[in-house]
Amino acid sequence: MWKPLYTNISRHVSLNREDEAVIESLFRHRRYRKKQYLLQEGEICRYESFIIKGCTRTYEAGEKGQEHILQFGLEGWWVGNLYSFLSKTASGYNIDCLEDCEVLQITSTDLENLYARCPVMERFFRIIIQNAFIALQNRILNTLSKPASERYHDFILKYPQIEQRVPDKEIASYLGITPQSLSRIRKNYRSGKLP
Amino acid sequence: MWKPLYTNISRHVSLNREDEAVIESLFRHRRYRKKQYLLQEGEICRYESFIIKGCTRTYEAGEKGQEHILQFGLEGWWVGNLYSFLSKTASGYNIDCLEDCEVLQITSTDLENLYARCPVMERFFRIIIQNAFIALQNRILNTLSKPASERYHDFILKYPQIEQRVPDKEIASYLGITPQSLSRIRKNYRSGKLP
DNA sequence: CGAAAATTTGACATGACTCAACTGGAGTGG
DNA sequence: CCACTCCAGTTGAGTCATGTCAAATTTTCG
Repeated sequence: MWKPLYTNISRHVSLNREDEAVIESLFRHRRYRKKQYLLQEGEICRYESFIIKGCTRTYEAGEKGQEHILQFGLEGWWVGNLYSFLSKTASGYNIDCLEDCEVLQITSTDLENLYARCPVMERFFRIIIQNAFIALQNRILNTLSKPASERYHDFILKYPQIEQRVPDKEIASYLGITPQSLSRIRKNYRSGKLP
Repeated sequence: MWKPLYTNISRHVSLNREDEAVIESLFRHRRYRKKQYLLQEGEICRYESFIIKGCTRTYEAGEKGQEHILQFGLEGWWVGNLYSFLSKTASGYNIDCLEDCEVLQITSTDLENLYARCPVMERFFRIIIQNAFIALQNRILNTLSKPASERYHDFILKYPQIEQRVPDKEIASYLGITPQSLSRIRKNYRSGKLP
């Protein structure tokens, strides 16, 4: 159960046996069913979650039923609403499961605890957030500079696993276009022309 | 000269005299002229810069001369290309000055040094990046869910100082629209209708 | 199997882009 | 100080990408 988390952490910092003991005392294991919320708009985000198994979506719900996907989550990713988690204010968006999920969760109090007892984890989370930040910058530049068709092709190249597992309409939402537009882009693609 | 930096840092963590001494030994002060590059595409980003005075833009140059602005920088902001800085790879974008600037800079080696000698600074940068990350998430949601006119109004509400100091065409580039479109949005706005 | 959801398609509307021309102010040199 | 240039900003006309609405079709799943 702890293996995937340690693998993830060891990519950036080294843990010793005591660190692992602390981690095992502060994270809790939890399962969620497909469609179940990890976090619902209006709630305070109580946990940052590390995905061991399954697939999540983080999205904002518009007035007219539109959903805007901020992020997908797969095995080895961290999900949560950092702002709500840190400031203890109501979350402006939802996180739910596109598949049955298994996660490891930590509360903000325990995370502070973890930083105090394993300073190396402060570094770990700085690096994780740094990488997420860099990825978001690239996503913004993409959105600014490329047409939808190109953003879609970039997406399937970058996240082939996601393209396999989530419905097209979710991907359309992530790209900021309608499912109809995505369908037309795919049609053009299949018929040879890539524009 | 060090005052603005300390003010910025103290918003998140506490510094003692020794920390300040270390900081003063690791950062260097530097001036740049209007239009001068802090970082040019293809170079490795050698410094993270804290702006004491002036205004910068961080942007990617497209093939046909378009420029896509990722970020503005004003007094009290940090600018640099984090990815290039950390990975020591060529930067994909430029940073230059919209006004004469004064900055405090640190190299990546010295930043590692700083983390080692003042562990509290590791926490400080984690928090800074966390906040930047959260701001970017909001920007993405805005881009996905709102038309250009609304993004423009949000922008002038959120960054009135920037709207005062930078030309409209730069703001258009930040919003991902053409200067012509922005001009029309402003025209509608002045004539009473906000659409 | 049958209902619900996802995807596709068509017809039409619209927001934003491109290209081009015009305006007005800032800076420069005679 | 004036004439000139340069560049940001504005405006108009036509085009294109994407959205909207509605319906047909396929897939998923109980």
